[in-house]
Amino acid sequence: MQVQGSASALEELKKAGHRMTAARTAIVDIVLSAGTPLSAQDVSTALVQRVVSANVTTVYRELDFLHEQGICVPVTFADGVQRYESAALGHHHHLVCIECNAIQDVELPHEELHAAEKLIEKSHGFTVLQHALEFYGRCEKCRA
Amino acid sequence: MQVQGSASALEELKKAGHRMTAARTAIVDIVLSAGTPLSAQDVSTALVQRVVSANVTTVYRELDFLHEQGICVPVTFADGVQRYESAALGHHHHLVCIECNAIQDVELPHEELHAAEKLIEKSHGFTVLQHALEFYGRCEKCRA
DNA sequence: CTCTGTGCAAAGGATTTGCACATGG
DNA sequence: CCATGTGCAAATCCTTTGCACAGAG
Repeated sequence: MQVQGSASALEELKKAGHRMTAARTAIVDIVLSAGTPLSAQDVSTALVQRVVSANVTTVYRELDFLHEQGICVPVTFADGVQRYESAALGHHHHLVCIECNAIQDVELPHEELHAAEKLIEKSHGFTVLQHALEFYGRCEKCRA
Repeated sequence: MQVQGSASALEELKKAGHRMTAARTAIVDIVLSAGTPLSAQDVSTALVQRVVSANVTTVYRELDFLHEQGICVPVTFADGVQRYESAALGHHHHLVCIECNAIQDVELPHEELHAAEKLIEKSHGFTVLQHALEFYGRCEKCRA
């Protein structure tokens, strides 16, 4: 899988006829280069640091828009807050530290989960479209 | 694993010196006999149907209390809303229908996930304490 | 009678919406 | 110029908190 940078994502948007505003450019870059899922608040904070002014409402709207455009993907952890991460990362899972709240990505072998999905389709008559798998625990720094 | 009914859960609470109020009795019974995770709103609605009056605040407090007491367990899905289910069900996973929002339980063989956790501990130096695995898709009724 | 549990109102945080204005192309 | 984006204020939804009162044991 090729990791898509903010530049090419912006290209796509432009090609699709969407405007290249300061807020959009900055938000795309912030989310795609974050390395961890970001909440609307996180993005707002990052915008301030970059001295880009954008209302929180705009951030929510933009994140939703970027999701529609397939550029980023929403994730929800136990705290119930919506976060977004680059869609270019491809499907993966998360390690959530219950001490410092840091989030790491993990790639697990697909086979087993795929097997589980097959099983579910058969035994429950349930068509699986997606799954979410998060591990909660203590990260390297936080385990004493 | 033995499924604990509301009667024995109430016994435990009583033995631990907690009061047996109408709200508590009803909420414990509602959650433990639900068969699906319930939100505070769900529980409130169920209370109304049983003609038990209890404020939503009380429901939130009671669910939190029951969690502390190890009687029920919180779960969070993509919508970010907190739901609770009987702790007596033991660890399992969920199928969430994106059409009708129905939730089913699934038990998957533990081995693979356990193997994954081992892997994570080694490769990421992350101590796994818990995990959450949800499958999103269409349930038997909702797939055309 | 006393302490735990409850109700009510208000506050808090995340997210959405309506509407008028700004501005990219 | 004009449709897409944006800001601001208000509304909504879920959840928590403070405080005074009620009722279980």
